[in-house]
Amino acid sequence: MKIYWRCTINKRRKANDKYQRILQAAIKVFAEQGFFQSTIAQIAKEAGVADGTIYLYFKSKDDILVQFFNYKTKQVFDGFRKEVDRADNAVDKLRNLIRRHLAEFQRDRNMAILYQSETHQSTRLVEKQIKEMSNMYLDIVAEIMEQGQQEGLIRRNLYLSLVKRFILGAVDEVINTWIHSGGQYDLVSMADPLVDLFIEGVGAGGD
Amino acid sequence: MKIYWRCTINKRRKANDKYQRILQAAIKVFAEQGFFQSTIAQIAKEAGVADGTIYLYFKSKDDILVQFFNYKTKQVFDGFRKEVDRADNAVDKLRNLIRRHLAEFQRDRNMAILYQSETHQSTRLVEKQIKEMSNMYLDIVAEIMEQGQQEGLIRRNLYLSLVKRFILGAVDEVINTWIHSGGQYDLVSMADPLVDLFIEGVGAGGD
Amino acid sequence: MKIYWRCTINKRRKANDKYQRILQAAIKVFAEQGFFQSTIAQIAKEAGVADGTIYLYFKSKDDILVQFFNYKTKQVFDGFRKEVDRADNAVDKLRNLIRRHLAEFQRDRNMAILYQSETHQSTRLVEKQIKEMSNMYLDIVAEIMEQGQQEGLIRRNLYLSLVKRFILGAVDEVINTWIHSGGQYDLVSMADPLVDLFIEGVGAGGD
Amino acid sequence: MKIYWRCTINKRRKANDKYQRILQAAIKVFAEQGFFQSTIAQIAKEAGVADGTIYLYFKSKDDILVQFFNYKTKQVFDGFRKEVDRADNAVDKLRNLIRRHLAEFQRDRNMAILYQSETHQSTRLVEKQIKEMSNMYLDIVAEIMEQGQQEGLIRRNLYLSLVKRFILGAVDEVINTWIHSGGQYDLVSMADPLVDLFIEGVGAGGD
DNA sequence: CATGAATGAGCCTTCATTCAT
DNA sequence: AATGAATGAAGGCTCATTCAT
Repeated sequence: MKIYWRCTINKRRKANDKYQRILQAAIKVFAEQGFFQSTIAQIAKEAGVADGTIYLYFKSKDDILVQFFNYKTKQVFDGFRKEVDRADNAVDKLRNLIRRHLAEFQRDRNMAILYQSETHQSTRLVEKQIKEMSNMYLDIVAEIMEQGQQEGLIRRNLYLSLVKRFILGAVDEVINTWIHSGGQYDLVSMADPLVDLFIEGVGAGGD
Repeated sequence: MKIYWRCTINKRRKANDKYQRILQAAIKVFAEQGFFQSTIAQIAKEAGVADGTIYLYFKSKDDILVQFFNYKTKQVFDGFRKEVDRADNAVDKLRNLIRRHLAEFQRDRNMAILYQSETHQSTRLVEKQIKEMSNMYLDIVAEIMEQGQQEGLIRRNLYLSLVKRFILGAVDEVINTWIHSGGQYDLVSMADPLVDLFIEGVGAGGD
Repeated sequence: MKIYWRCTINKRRKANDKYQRILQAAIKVFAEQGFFQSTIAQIAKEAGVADGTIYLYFKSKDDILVQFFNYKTKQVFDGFRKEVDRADNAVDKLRNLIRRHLAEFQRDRNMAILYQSETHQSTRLVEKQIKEMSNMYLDIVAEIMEQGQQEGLIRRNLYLSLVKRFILGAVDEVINTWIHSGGQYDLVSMADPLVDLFIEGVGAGGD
Repeated sequence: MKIYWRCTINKRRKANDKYQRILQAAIKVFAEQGFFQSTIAQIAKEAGVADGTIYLYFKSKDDILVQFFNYKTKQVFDGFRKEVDRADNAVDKLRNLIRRHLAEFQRDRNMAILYQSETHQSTRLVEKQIKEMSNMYLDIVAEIMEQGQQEGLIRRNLYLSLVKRFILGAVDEVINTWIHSGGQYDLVSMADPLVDLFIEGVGAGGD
């Protein structure tokens, strides 16, 4: 029994290992070459498995991308809310959100690359997932803004659905720039200046 | 002579027509299906020419994309500066830039789609072109900001290279959202609220 | 009338010119690149005419080769017999044949190249022509040999149909070597040593 | 272990089988249709495999030809020297060389056809290989001639570099004739008469 | 579970040939 | 007669996916 149990666990762990290895390998290859220019053979080689093995864990090449956004990226976005909840006022919440956002994307550069690619494609293989995550993010920002308005920290005459995208877009672009710079500087350090820009704007009015 | 001249002109016009037709068709197909999922056959069909005809005007499938960014998109970006020069103070210049940006992308939705895709890809077939246009845009914004600082319209304690991307990113995201919404609302109307956000921020400080 | 006549002549001369120009151009391109790797476009460019013009003078790409062997090469081979007839005894006739053979192939290296290629191809586009010329050559050699036997210059116990090919093959190979050497030395100077080998062999018996 | 070993061996044998089958099929198709007129589809059909399978064993269509000349034809030429070494005097060596040459080319008619084609092409895909084999052959003949001169069997006043080609050319032409006759008679039986011609020449001098 | 050889549909590209001007 | 733009059939090659081992 014990042996059997150990064996099962090992198999599961091993199986899980292989699943993770393939997923990580795929993400790496996708990030480096782009999804359509990546081949199953490359992924298999990177993961150290046979081509056919990939089809034991994923339905198709497309499915790898789907799984990635379903589990990995989703998890990251789920973490955002928790981080937001750890702050009290709207401004701190926004700061926490953006810090976490930049931190997570900095931590997994391949994810960052893939996310940026897929988000801006016209025909998305992961339409639904992207939309879901994107909406979750926008909802969080909207909530923060609304809370901020009640707190008197955020002005009231705002076109909220524009503000949401304004913030997401700015953060995205900062990430995008970081990616194309080769990821050499500290992305998280951009958080505070960014939040400052969001809150104060570039105008001289508040000085 | 006159006949010969007319003939030459007609031929050129015709050749130019076909070049434009293929280019437009390609852009449409690329925008709809994505570059890698588009086939030469689809483009040819859309343009109403034979497959081989495409290779009389373009070296390869890749070349179509390159030509598009070299001539069409470049032209659009070149127009930005002229629009900026038509305004005096920094805020109006920014407003003009963003209005024109949104207007042009609204006018040619396929260009907008392609631009968004290619800008956010990790491996860009048009790396150089994108970078050039992007830099031109960022430079314009930077100039506007600096002018604004001298005019007293823009506050001085700014991390300029962040501000540039903050603005571009926000505009991009607004366009991106418009694209994925199906392009049903008026994109240009976003310009003024956007500029307001850039200048004033979302904070209640200035009220 | 006069004008018309001149015009016709000019046209014919001009037409003939163009025919010849295309033919020469084709032979050059074929010789340089090989028949199947040559394109009509290359030939047209080399001849200084439009692609379509070629089809006013030749039915097809294949036809160019056929015409070449029908008229140009045939003419060369027809000249062989005349040269042979200018000698009396068999050995001199053989010498004349080989000299002329080498001289003609040296004079038109492209023809030499094409002839060597087509002669040794399994599927010949010019099967009939090659066979005809080849047979004419072999017949001449056979006649010379028979005459030589009657003259007592050639020994009688010979397998004639082998001897014919033995001689043709040796000459061909000498030409082939000359071609691949870049045609830098004098091919005709090989004639006398060759005839000597044919007559005397390499054996020490006759010394 | 044993099973694994057997399995490996079987796999290798199978893989080797397929490699050989494709190579043979290709050679056959090339011989029948000529290299440039042969298609991968034809070769695949002849070999009984899918088109794509060919690319598991060969880099490209060209590569098939290269491999053929690198391994198959080379092996044949390597065998020549051994055969030569089995004879003592120069004449017997020459006889052995030519017998073996004719025998090998008779045994693999497709190789014979391909070799003749490629040897006489102006632009050779297998330039290097052909030259190497050709030179080896010529060197052997030269050695034999020199040995013969020392033995007193071959006369001394010879233009050796011409003699080499004279012999190779004659043999080649005999093979070429055999090929175009449909390969219906015994090629090897030509060896003795040929050697006789080389040694004695056609002249009546020795009688 | 794992393998990787085999498959074959599909794509980009070339180029001989045609035909309107 | 001459042009050369246009055609579209055909071929080399790739690669996602399958399946026998």
